[in-house]
Amino acid sequence: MPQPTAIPTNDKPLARQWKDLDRTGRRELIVAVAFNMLREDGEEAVTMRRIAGALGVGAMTLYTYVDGLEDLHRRIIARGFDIIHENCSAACETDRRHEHDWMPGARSYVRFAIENPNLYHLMFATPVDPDDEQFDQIIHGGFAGLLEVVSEQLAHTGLSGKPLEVETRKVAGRYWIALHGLATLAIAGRMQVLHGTLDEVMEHLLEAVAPTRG
Amino acid sequence: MPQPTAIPTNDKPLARQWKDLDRTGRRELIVAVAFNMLREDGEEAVTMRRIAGALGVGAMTLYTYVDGLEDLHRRIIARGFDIIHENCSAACETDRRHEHDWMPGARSYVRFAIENPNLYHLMFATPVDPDDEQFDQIIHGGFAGLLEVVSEQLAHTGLSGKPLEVETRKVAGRYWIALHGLATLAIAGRMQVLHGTLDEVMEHLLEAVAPTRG
DNA sequence: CCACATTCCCGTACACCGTACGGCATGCGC
DNA sequence: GCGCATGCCGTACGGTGTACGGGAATGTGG
Repeated sequence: MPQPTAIPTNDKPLARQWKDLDRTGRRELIVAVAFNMLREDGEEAVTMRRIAGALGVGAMTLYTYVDGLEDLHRRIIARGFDIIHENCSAACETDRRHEHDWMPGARSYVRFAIENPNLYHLMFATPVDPDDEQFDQIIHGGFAGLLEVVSEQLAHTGLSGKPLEVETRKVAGRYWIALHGLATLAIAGRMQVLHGTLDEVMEHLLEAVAPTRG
Repeated sequence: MPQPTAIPTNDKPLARQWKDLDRTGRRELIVAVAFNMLREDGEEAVTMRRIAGALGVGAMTLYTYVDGLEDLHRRIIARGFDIIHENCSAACETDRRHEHDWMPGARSYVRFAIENPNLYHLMFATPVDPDDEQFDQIIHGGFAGLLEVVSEQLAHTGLSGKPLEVETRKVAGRYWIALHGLATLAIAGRMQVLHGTLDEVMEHLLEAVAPTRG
């Protein structure tokens, strides 16, 4: 598996294809380039000038399609939620088919975070501005989607009732809080303090946080 | 309680006292100013020029006492660990005296994070450079200290054996991972997705993660 | 008391950042 | 052919961290 997590890479033409794209196409190309820069070179490398340079375009041109750097960040975050949601859905699906085990889904989530630390950090550590309704919706939607996946997982493993029941949502919430804590610590390189491998710690954590295991 | 978390504020003289301080005293003053700027104005407000301005000193002077901005960040982080450690120790102490309840200690930890979001974020999201031995030691020491507090708490509440036993450390680890997940989500304003108040969510989380409750 | 060495301080400058402004070139309706 | 609208982006401004080197002050040997 050369590409561990399913993140689309469409790096063939890049600057070549700029000309024959319409407005939204160009915007998406900009976001895609910024997205890859973030994953590969870190957040502080995502620069208007660098993106423009990679696209063979003047820096100010980007402002025709995107409303500044913050807007670009929001779009990257939205894209990240789509991908992590897709990843986890797939992993949970295989969970369901095999045995009623939480580990594959959880492992997929944490793996995504570890393999895309800059993206994950941007997604979950960027504070929400309460006034920014659009951004709030992106975040809220992304989170709700993740919780949905966990809730469905809970329901399908027979550990809870219907996905929308209150108790199920609560369990899903704490399950995901725990995974998020583990993910952020792993990203920041703080896992060495805890004894044992990542898998061991994760297993021990899920034992406590998920109702029962099979 | 005007000052909710015990963070020292020594803002009386500031620039006045610069002159009659020795080398290490000046360095500590610089760190203290930067520390307060971080807490009050956010990370991107912590600027060499701004710190120097607040101290009535040229920007380049700071480099005589501190090895650049990253070094300053490290020193702030170290200070943050001292404070959070002290806070949680105190809270856990009162836990022990009253009843065997996890909540006060946990609440104190999360409250610290929520009231000092910029500081907490800097402390726990700054990635460790494996080559930087000094910084690694700061982080490692800070974490170990926190785990120690939790382990002692576990031992004193009679929920586990001696603090240093493997099982105790594992429980302390997962307890603290969960709290950290909760704290980071609360900081980033992502709690609205989960239904219920912070206290409810925290209680539900600790119920799962802490062995038993009294 | 003077001349020199050492230490501290910091003004200037450079490379980078996000982006406001305004001019240019192109295409389209008439 | 002309006038106008639109997309593109060069230039410039105010910010950042910090390398460099000069100046001031302080200590030190004669």
